Parts: sequence; C-alpha cells; structure tokens
Amino acid sequence: MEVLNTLGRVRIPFVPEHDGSVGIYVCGPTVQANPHVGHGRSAVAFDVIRRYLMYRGYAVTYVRNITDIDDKIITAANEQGVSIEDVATRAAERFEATQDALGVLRPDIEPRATDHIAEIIDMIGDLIVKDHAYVAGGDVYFAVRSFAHYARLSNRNLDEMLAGARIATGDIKRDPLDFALWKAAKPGEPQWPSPWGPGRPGWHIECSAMARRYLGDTLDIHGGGTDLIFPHHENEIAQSEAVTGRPFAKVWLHNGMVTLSGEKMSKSTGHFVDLATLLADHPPLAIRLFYLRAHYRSNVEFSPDLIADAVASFERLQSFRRRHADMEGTALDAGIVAAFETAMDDDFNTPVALGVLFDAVREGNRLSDEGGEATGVAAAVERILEVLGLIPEATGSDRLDGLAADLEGLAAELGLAPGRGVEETLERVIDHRTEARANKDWSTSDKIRDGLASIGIVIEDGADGVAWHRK
RNA sequence: GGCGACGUGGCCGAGUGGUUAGGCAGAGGUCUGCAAAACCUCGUACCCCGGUUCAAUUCCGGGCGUCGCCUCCA
Repeated sequence: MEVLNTLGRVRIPFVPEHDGSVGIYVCGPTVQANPHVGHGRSAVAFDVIRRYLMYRGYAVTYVRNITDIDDKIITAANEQGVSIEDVATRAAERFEATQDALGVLRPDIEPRATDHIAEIIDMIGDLIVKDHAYVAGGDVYFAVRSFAHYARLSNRNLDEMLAGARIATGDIKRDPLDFALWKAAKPGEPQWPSPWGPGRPGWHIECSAMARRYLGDTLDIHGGGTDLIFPHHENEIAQSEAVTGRPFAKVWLHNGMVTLSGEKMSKSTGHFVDLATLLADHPPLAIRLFYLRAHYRSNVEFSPDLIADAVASFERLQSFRRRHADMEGTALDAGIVAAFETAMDDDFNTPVALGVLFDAVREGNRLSDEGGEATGVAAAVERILEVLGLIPEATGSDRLDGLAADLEGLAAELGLAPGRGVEETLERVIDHRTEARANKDWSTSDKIRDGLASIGIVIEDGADGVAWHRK
C-alpha cells in the first residue's frame, strides 16, 4: 500500500508505527454553523480511508475532534443571544446528522476542546519551560523561530512570509509570525483559570493536546483539508514536536476542496451549498458517490448537473443490488477483489476503484441476462460497496413506511379491500394489475403503474415476475 | 510576489512512453403490450510551442490558462 505524504510530497509505502494497528487523527469541524458540502467531502474521504484500512485488517483507532471554543463560536453566540454551549451543541448535532446520512462511521473517539483544557494547559506549560513559548500580557505565544523545522510541511520561507505578513499595530508578539497558545479572557467571554491568568486556548493547541492524549506522540495518519496545511497543521507540528521531540505524524493526508463555479466553498464568504439541504433532496449515498468519483486529493466541482449525474450512477448500483440480492455465503470473484485492492492500495484511488466496480456490475448483469451464474461477481460488488460505504441502511429506501393511506386509497379506487398490512395492500394492487395484463387490459394496467409511480413506487415487469421498489 | 496542484472526448473523471479506464448524457440495436431495468454496438480525447525518442497525451524545457494556500476555513 502506498500513499502520497503531503510532508515532502513523496509517495511512500504505508507502514504504521505499530504492526497491525493504525492511529488516525482527522481535524473535525469548528462547531459554529451548519455544515456545507465541503465538510461532507472531507468526512467521506477519510471515512473511506478508515474503512479500507479496516478491510485490510488493521485495528484502526479513529479520532476526530470537535473544536467547540473559538472566536467565531463566541461571535455567533453573542449575535444569537445564546450561550456558546448552545451554539456548539446545536451545530455539532447537525454535523453528526449529516455524517450519519452520508454513511460516515462514528469516530472511535470524538474529543472536544473544552473537555481537554487541562491537557492543553499542561502542554502550554511544557512549551514555556522548554523555551518554545512565552507569556505576554495574559496571552501565551509560540515562538516560531525557536522551532527549526517550522513551515516544513507547507514548504515556506519564514523571511519571505514576513515580508508579506500583516503587521498588526501594537502587537505584543516578539515576532509577527508567532501564534497564540492561550488568549487572555476578555469581558463576557468564556474563560478557564490558568497559570497565566484566566483565558481560553488558541486555535491550534487543542488538536496537539487531544491527538497526543489519545494516540500518543506519533500519529500514523493525520488528515484534514488542504486549506488546513498552513497555518493549522504547521502549528500543530511545531507545538507537538517542540514538546515531544518526536515526529508528530508519519503520514499527512489532505483532501481537496469542493468548488462552486470554480471557486472554493467557504462559510466566511457565503459561497457554499448547505449540506443538510442537499442530503434532504437526494439519496444521501448518491452524494457520497459524488465525492468518491474524484480522487480525494483533487478539488471537485459542485453543480446540480454533476449531482444528477451521480444520482443516475448511484441508481445503476441500486438496480444491480436489487437484481442480485441474497449473496450471503457466496465466494467472492477473486479477480474483481484483487483489482479493487490494487486501486485502493494506490493512495486510495477511488475513481479507479469505481471503474472496477462498474466493470463488475456490467459483467454481473451480462451473466444474469444470459442465465449464467453471477453470484461470485455480485458478492464481490457487494463487498466493494461495503468498503466504500455505499450500501444504504436497510430500514430506509425499500420500506413502505408512510404509504399506507396512499396505497389504501389506490386499492379502494380499484374496488379492492385493503390488506392486513401495507405490504399486503400493495400485493393486492400489483396482483390486480397482473390480472389486467393477463387480459391485455393495458389501460388499467398502465393506470395502476402510474398510480403507484405517483406515490413513489416503481414497477418493473421482468421475465420472472413483477418487481417493485421505492423511488 | 512565494509555495503547491492542475489543464484529457458533450459533461465528470482515472491513467499510460506504443495495446478498452469508468460514470453520466447522446445515437442505433436486442428484449418488452408499452414502460423501466439490462445487454450489445458507436465517439480515433489528451491546452500551445519546442526538445528527447523508432514512438509522447504520458518524459524534459518554455509559454498560456485555471485552482488552492500565504487571514478564519474541510
């Protein structure tokens, strides 16, 4: 298995620190507002990486933080006249709802910054003792120049950065590039006691503290969006390595951005599409498929047409699964599985993996059309879909929940008594149509099909009977 | 300006020094009462200019263009 490490931009074999186990830390959201399509992309990218590592037999510990204290949360709370806990809790709930819908597995550990103030304070204290940080007023800053490897991840030159840096007037920092580890409390802001006076953590330190707490000094994989490379991940490296003297992460993986008419989606500019809305309007896993069509590292353009494209593509997979259900216990087609693994071993190349998947789908359908044995192919398809997280919850799409009244109405129109349950009512309606077809009463037959379609039930006449599914 | 990524058929999107990516859309066909689903066939694509090579979309150089980061950001 090979991955492209952002650090050094080199392809390297993936070898975890400890045999058989992998610790992953992914930067999660700052919970201040509703998630947009870009947040979903990042979550899905690392969810697939996690699932594939598990598939490959690693014991994965997946940590994704929630940053629940930050300037923007405070601003939002003040604007809405509620507490920061309210803002954070509500935003976190919405975030998790979208994650669930996208089929993103819950993290093994989901630490919150405000639950780790003690670890944060310890780490800052350590940095001061080691002369990598200094107190100024009630603030504490990291002294960037004290860390020789600073800016190695983003490949920047400190002096050139300085030339272009904003000069804040009256700055108490020793160097304009220094960043805050601890911010002195301002009136009306949430605060915690510390050796340097009451205050709150700066933005980057919580990730260093929490990653170390749960995964130790060296992470196998650290992930996040490309927009976090500088300064966030750069600062994490500086803080963590200055304390431990060990490499902070073996591998850095970064997902590309989602763009909208060519430009990055971004909360702050208002240039974004709300994720929950998108998920409500489409099969959520079709959105997941939309993300997976491009390699995780590239940027991906969003548009309604491209979503429609992904929905149609997803429907093809669904149709295949309906046709090839009940594959339990079947041996997987080895060639297909091997091709899938080759694709994923190559830096999690999901577009190629999807190519393998759709090749297999065509092959399976062809075999079935010819009356051949497609179970091995179908079982392999199912396995791949599982690893990619593209199998819908059984409880959702093909149940008749909520359609009882509609179906009974339809039955009544046809002069049929309702069945004992929705299923049976539908059965009676379909039987009635089958009878009509047998009598070549096409108008009745088509009317029933249209009626069912209008309540979201699709009828397909096949060689071996009538099949239905929900749209 | 610095750092990084990228320019592929109607759209999206992999990939390779010479041999089919894949998806969506489109055309024709098979099946079918019709429809849907499915299958078969069809598109000789690789920003421009040089260079290396028997051979370049793929390697090298230059140009043009797009995007990301350099400030909060997945």
